[in-house]
Amino acid sequence: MRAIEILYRLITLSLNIMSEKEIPKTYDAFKVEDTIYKAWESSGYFNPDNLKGAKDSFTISMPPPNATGFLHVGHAVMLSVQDLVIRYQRMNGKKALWLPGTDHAAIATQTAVEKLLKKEGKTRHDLGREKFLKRVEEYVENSRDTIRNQIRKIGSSCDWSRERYTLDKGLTTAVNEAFVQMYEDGLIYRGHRIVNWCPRCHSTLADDEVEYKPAKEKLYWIKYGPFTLATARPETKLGDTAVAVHPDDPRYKKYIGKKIMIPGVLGEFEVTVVADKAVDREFGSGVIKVTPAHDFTDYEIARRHNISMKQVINEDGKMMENCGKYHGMKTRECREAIVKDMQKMGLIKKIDEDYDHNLSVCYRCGEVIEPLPSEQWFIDVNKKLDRFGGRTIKEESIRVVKNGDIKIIPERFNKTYFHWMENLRDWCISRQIWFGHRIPVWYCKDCKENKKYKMGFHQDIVPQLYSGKTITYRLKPKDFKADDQVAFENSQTKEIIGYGIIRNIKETTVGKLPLDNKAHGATYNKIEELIDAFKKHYHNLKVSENTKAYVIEYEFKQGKLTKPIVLRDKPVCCSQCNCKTLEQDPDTLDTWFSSGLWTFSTLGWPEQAKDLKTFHPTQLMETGYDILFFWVARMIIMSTYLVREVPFEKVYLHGLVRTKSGEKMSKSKPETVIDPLDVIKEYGADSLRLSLLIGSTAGNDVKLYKEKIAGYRNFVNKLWNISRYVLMTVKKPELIEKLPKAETSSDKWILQRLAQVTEQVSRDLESYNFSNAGEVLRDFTWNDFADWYLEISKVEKSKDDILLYCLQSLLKLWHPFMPFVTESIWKNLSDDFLMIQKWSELKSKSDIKIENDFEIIKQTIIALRNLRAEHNIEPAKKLKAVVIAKSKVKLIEENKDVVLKLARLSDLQIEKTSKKPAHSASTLTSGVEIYLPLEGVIDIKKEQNRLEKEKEQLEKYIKGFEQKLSNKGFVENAPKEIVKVGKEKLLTAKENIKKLEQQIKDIK
RNA sequence: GGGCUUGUAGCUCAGUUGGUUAGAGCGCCUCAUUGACGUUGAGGAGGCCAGAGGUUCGAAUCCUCUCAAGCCCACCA
Repeated sequence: MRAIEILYRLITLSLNIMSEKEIPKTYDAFKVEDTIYKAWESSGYFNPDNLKGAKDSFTISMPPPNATGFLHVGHAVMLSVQDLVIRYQRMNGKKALWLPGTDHAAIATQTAVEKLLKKEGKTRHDLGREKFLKRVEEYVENSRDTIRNQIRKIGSSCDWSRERYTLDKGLTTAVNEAFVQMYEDGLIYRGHRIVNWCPRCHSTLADDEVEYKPAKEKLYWIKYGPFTLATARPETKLGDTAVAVHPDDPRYKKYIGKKIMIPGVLGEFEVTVVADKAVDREFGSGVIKVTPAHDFTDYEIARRHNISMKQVINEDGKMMENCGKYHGMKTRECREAIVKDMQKMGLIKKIDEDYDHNLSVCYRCGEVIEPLPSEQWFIDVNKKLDRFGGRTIKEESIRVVKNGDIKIIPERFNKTYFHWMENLRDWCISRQIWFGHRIPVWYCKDCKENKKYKMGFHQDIVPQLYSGKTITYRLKPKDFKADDQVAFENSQTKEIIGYGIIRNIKETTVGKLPLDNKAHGATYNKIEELIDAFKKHYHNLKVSENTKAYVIEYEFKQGKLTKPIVLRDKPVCCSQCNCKTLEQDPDTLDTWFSSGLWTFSTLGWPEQAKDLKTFHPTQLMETGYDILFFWVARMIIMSTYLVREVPFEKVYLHGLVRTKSGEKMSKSKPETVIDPLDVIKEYGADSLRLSLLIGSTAGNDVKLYKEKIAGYRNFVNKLWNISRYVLMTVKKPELIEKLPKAETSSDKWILQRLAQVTEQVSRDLESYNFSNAGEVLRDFTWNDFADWYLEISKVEKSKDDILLYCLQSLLKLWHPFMPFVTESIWKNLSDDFLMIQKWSELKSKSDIKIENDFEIIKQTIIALRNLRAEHNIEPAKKLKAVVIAKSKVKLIEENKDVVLKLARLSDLQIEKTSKKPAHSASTLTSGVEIYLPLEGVIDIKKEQNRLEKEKEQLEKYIKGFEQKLSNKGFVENAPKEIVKVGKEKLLTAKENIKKLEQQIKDIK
């Protein structure tokens, strides 16, 4: 670490020395970026604990990339935006924490390792669970550094000392704790239900992990007892247990409730005819066959009518033993075979080819999903919870967004979010893969063998969870707030007599009785009632009057209250039979279950860690809109439930990165993919960041292509050269503490503009308008500062302080956008890091005169340049010009040298009143008349035409205004200011047209 | 089927709560250039703001409809 710093100082030093002689003409990002990053990292300033004087915290949880992944442009966007925000907040005096990490990405990683094994001719089952997991861990460990270093490449100023991994110990504890709390609250349950099953991944999938693909399928019309009905999946006929019709359909009323024998390929079977509104009378024949085990709608129908289910497809996607001769066939094969057999029996009436159908496929591997019944763990999204005052997790998640605790940017995604939440079904959280967080539940072997299923929908095994043991931590009074969980301790015996939830500190404390595993909580509205309940519950415990006083005393007089956390241990024996033959549930949890805890599990939850208090809730969640549901919604569910806090205050959703023609970049089309690392190598990280930040707005896709990146590379180089010029021109490169004094019109103007731009940029960054901030800054840097002020500084000279002041301000303002080049220039001004400099709070004065004055000079110069260009006068030729300046004589005189130089004049004659030189090209600007006497040189005809054209335009303009001003409605209704300005403009325009007319006359 | 977004210069996009003659960058054209920068400078051309209707004194901006491009959700056998 030290060595790096020394190396860095050396480079800095050499840069400093160079600045006195020569700074390279071109900025070479490749040469400096890694060194600068190492210096930042070893400075310790990525860690907010080292930011002295910082007060409020500002936290961003980095969405964890897959531990085995590679950096792609999607990451590049997220890292650029987040780094921009965190750097701005750090400079703005916040205790800025950007917490990095990686995700174990259960299915994706396991699949990757299985592919490797396949090359060796093995499956995971050959290795066994333990060995396989070891193999996966090795694989992860080997590739995790790749993504870590790639994150660094882009300049991410995240706190690596706090880096987390979803499978590390603390996070696993958090997952277990979350599971147990949810189970105890009745929020997590186990059920034998129909789920989305991927036969290739050999696992369940959540509803939103299923994708739909349009496909042309065959639709079979089959004879079904007295009915004819259509199906796309005739093989499921083997699992039919009912037939459903619409309750009001007169055609089938007589069958409702009857049991009917249906002829089939394996002989007759019995179905019940039920009436259900889910049936569409208009579609097909208005009759559907019901296969509860292999179709979601059918499952619901069966449940409503208490119909049993018959599973015929197994977890390999093959027909089961109960399918007779079809046993062992894949569903597709079976479909063909069964159709043939049915045709032979005359059961097929007709077949529609090209039936438009949506195939449900696995979002990971693309395999067709088989819905099938399975014993799985679910989160009950409709369970009313005491914690939420009777609301469900769904309702609570909607509430925190509705009431503004969480703000989604852009706002339109609220609608999508609400819609998704409102329609959320129970979330299946168990996965049949090995890699991931194993479900913290044990079953007793003995009890399991005696398990009994009721109706196929319930089961009655009692799972053994991690059992709880309460330990306590001391709390400081300021840490105590409403909704905290607290333990009540007898002040004399020091014994914990219970814990509860504080609802309102000041007056009434509502507590919830606890408890131990068995007792269920109740809610009390007064502290006295709570104490009484304690007394009742703990028969043997003497609750002294002290205890009561103690709690109340705490609120006002700093008593001693403690807050419990529960450490979980594996259960030792079965709670039913006391035997010790326990085995853990073989399944693992959905990746999104642990990701849902990310904002707080990474900060130490479930312990009452200091970081959790300091940095949670986080301020910003920045991620792509494509994972609003997968992830963002789940974090909101988990955090509101487990921590009773929103996980973040704002959600900024960025768009997808597309190619220039708007195509999605996809691995399957390598030519569309831009590799951020290649870009960094060729153009530098700063250029990449700018191309992703400027021109992209929240929720909208951003197009990335070489020309764009090259454009920003040019800009980075421009800034480098601006700095190079300033550093080489000034007597001594140094930081300027105080706002320098402005002498000339241009000085006043540039400082005024700088202040305006600073304000605008701060405003934009605060309100997440990053693109606009960048654009405003670029315009100022390139146009105002480089093209005007620097050029003027060559004429007016001795502007060291202002040049340096502007430069240092620019570097600060640009730093969050392009940290590398700004930091490397900064080294010429100071030994401190730019990264931790204080953000500029320059305020602009509302002084219109400053702007107007300089505007006149600017316009005069531009007008002279135009005259030259229009008459094809070569730029090298120095000209004499006459300016009739009226009231602005003094101003023009003061800036005479500037005008001479920038307009390439040999002489400028400044007159107060009209005394037009003959044979001149002329123009008007800002109340100043400009003449370029060019006897014999200018083309009279051309000049005449030009003036006529100008006149025409002006006439049109005046006409428009006159119309407007003669309109009664406008004069009466428009704001006075608008009317007043309009009148003034009309007047000047009229004056100008008179002058034009005169000029046209004169020129003849 | 439901919902959302987008449509402004050849291309990529700005355009705040409606208010002068609609802006920028790139590209194009003309010219310049050894003194910070050719990864540059000066100037120019180029737009019925997708279309139609409406509200208004006034619409790129608000409302309705139409057309086009795209996205998300749901899903019926």
